[in-house]
Amino acid sequence: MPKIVDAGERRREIAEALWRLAMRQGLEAVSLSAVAAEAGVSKGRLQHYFASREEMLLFAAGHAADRLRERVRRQLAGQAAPPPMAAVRALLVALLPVDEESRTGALVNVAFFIRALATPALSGAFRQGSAELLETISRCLRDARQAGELAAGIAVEQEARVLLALAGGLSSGMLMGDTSAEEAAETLDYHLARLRL
Amino acid sequence: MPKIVDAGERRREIAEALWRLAMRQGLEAVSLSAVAAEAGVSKGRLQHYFASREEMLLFAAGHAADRLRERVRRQLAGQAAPPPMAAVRALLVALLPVDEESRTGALVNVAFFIRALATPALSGAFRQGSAELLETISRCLRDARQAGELAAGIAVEQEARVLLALAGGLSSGMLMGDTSAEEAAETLDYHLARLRL
DNA sequence: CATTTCACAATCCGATCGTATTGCAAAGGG
DNA sequence: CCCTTTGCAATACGATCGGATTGTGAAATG
Repeated sequence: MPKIVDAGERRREIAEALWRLAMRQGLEAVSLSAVAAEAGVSKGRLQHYFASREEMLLFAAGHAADRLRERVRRQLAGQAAPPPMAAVRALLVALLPVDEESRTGALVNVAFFIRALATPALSGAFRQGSAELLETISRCLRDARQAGELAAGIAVEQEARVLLALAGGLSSGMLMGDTSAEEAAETLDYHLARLRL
Repeated sequence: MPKIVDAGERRREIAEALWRLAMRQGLEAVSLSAVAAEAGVSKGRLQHYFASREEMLLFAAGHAADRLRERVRRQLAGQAAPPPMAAVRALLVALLPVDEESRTGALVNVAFFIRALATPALSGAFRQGSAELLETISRCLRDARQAGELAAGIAVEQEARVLLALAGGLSSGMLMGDTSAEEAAETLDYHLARLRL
């Protein structure tokens, strides 16, 4: 048998080149030749690892979702036994484009958003992702309630929706450049402070 | 002199056909021929009214922004002398994709978002739009404060940011289909209730 | 050492893209 | 009535697209 390469790794390399292109110029600019050039490989290689452009885009979106999940998990596992509201904050901050990696993730997310609206396979993944996030936020809020850190008027389910939407909206503002990371954190902390007793 | 037509009206017709295409298939699918077919006119007519595809896209984005501004204005002018917090609610609801027109607006907005990140002319318009909205929300909140409808812990500027981000996040959820109009209204009202005394 | 199989690279193909060019019908003003 | 100007339609053009096809070097098996 011939050369053995890690196909998953190669696909991921290609997907990340695709991200960089999508970030800079949008998904419209993601052609086979452009991705190949960005990755520094031949067009033939892309065709070897992906049956079509569509499959390549799908894989790139899935890979981005995996990375986001991993980032959230890392952020939550960061502190050993944090006060519950600190966990809520950490979780929400993980959703904001604060560094290079999360900015890439957020941009790729937005780039695929519209496409997802017309692509069942993608929209399912998006919906599942946000459902997972909503559940995680709810869980953290319930912990906070048990720890007595939550004000009386807070409804966990509703507040989780508010927080998820808030993080999404702040992300958009940050990507567009009309909100700095500091302002976003300030706004987030202002809101979180009002959840406490 | 020959036939006289309302050039602005023709451009708007074309822009709205472009929206319909962008909603269904994203901006990638917006080619001259596709827009011409959607509008039921010849490709030559598009070229007559727009110097390039780029200019056509720019005009379509601007036209969408105009419509949003007008919708917000209508919504605010709706009631003669509403209680200030009702004005805040009306304003935020105007940002949500609750009917066909606002859904179109929201979708077009998202479609142009990524493109705006790499297009100075567009990103300027986006930034100005959100600054205007932020100012309008702040003004409403100040009215509410003067009317004594606002709880003590509310900081007008910060809360305006929260509300704008919240509306943006809820819009995304509604577009993706994981939030119904009723759920979004519920979440919004839940949050607004916590702003009152 | 021959052979098979994988991992590409290179080239080709028809379709479609945005744009430029050309032609022409219709509608006032001279 | 002619002439100019506008509002398009039609077509031509080179570039680029996604995808198919073909060619080749390297490695493991027999």
